[in-house]
Amino acid sequence: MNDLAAVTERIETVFPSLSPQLRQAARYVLDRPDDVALSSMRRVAARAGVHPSTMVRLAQALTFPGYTALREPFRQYLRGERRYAARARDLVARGAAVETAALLREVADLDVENIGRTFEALTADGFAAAVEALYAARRVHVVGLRKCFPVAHYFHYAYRMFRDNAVLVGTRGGLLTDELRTMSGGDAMLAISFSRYTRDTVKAAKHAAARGAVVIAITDSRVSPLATCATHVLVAAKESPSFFGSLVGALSLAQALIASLASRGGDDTVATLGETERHLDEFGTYWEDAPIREAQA
Amino acid sequence: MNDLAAVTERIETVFPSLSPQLRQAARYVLDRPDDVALSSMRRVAARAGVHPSTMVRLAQALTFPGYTALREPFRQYLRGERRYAARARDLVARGAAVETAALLREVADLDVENIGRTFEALTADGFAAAVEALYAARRVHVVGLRKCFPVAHYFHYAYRMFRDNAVLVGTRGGLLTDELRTMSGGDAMLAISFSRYTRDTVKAAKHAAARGAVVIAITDSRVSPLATCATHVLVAAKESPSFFGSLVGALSLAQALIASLASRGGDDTVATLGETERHLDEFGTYWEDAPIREAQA
DNA sequence: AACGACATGAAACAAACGTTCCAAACATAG
DNA sequence: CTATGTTTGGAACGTTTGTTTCATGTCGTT
Repeated sequence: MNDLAAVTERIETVFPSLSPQLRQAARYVLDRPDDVALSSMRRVAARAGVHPSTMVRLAQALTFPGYTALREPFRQYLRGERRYAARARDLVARGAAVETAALLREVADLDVENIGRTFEALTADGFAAAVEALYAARRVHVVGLRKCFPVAHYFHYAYRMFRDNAVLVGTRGGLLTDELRTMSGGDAMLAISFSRYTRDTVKAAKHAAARGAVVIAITDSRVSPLATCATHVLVAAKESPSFFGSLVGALSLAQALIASLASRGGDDTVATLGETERHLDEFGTYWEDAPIREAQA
Repeated sequence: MNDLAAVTERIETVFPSLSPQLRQAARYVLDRPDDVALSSMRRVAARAGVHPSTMVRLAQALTFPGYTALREPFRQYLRGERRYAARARDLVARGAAVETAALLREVADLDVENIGRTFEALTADGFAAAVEALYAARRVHVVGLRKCFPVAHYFHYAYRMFRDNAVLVGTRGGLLTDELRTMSGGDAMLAISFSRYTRDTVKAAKHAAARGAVVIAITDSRVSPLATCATHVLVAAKESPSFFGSLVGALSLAQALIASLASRGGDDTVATLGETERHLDEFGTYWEDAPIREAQA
């Protein structure tokens, strides 16, 4: 409960009981919170027209141990006020599971942050341009190997439910170059790769770019080897407590691409999706619940 | 024209001509601009995994006189950022992209909620028990078909990096029953399936349960056909604006399982991971950065 | 007028800061 | 192999930081 709102409220409460100098300091702090967050105490004091000591005294008057502590909430706020609060907080654990609970909390927090950061780094225009490129492409090649394969597979599978011009590269057991031989100008490639970039993915993307295809990259940095040869770059955050980067950001991006492509397609998409579903039903793909029977106690 | 955009652009331009350490520093700076603005250089350097001097060198490589000068635009950015739009940030869009922006916001919000709900529904004890079951198993069979395949593939791939007793079911082209014939008491199965449950996945899980194996299910409800035959049930939220449920919750769960299993394994895991990495390196799996070249004006 | 209580500013402090310099480690070319 | 030029980390530098200490100033009370 040490957020900015709590601090400003506390200042307002205490204000009447403050000395003139302290009031002047307090007033400035309320007035220019970003200055408090970003400048040194001495500078803030100077701008507030107050002696440095006064700032420390103000902090102590607010029951902070010192000015450094007072400033912290202001910095946290500027950091993005932790827009998305993870809700895995109330994981209660007994005995041996306390470590597990801590890990779970960390995973949840980081993945929430990953999604936040991923979509923050996005511009709607850039994303829309990537969607447009995919939509206009004659064929869409999807490349994602090793740990990025799940993302590639998801995209390909979902895409195939409403359009049939996608190719998932790298699953046929052959060399990538063989599968990419037919690429040309009107095509697009969605390439997915993260740090310790898989060589073949990068090579495939470079090949596609050389062939004149539009390359859309989902990667972890604007300066990744994949980004340098891509037309559209989508950066996904991948923070993780384990040895393996989190794929959640990348997957969420891929899902957004699919959602956007589907809505872009309009009624045709809806019709195709209906057909696909009916088709799967006919082949008995899905589980059917057993007939109703007495529920057991 | 010394704003953040200009600086990041400059970084991207110069990036190829930087040394490995400088690249790592540059990458972090691009990644976490708020951190640059709000933390001290030494802290930023530490978090970037780089020597303090390197940060100064990076600044100089960007033609700044020193790190202090490099940091200034980052601070200015954070000031201006907050003054105008509190939180709408970059997702403001012009013309045609305005719908896209709305969709992106929705996707981001829902996926954040998915993770929150997924981990909220978890008990640390239940999760720890599932981990224990996987850890103790003689062999681990992983089943996930269709849209759930990415999650299954992720788990199998990550698991294989530190243990070798996992089998990814359903990729060999044959019938599932063939692949599951050898299952028995000491085994475990991780089964993943969501509404419109794929018939084969459910059948596989039931088969495993009948054989006396421990079944861990990642599914969307405590009363899904998968849950009814599973020993441990992990429920994932899957809200999504599109026709396709979101896999983010399920994936995050799978990642948590991997993280937990890896830490459970202790030093052995660390050793195996090191070996695996070395092995992959030797085979030239990963992309190696191009040698440093002159940055273009 | 004299006192005590409090507010204020100056000066001094250690700690942390950004920065510089140097030597080892590394790679590259002859 | 040596010679040469980078790249890197360590140690020290002078500054600036937040903080503390103390002397001075101000006010209301008796």
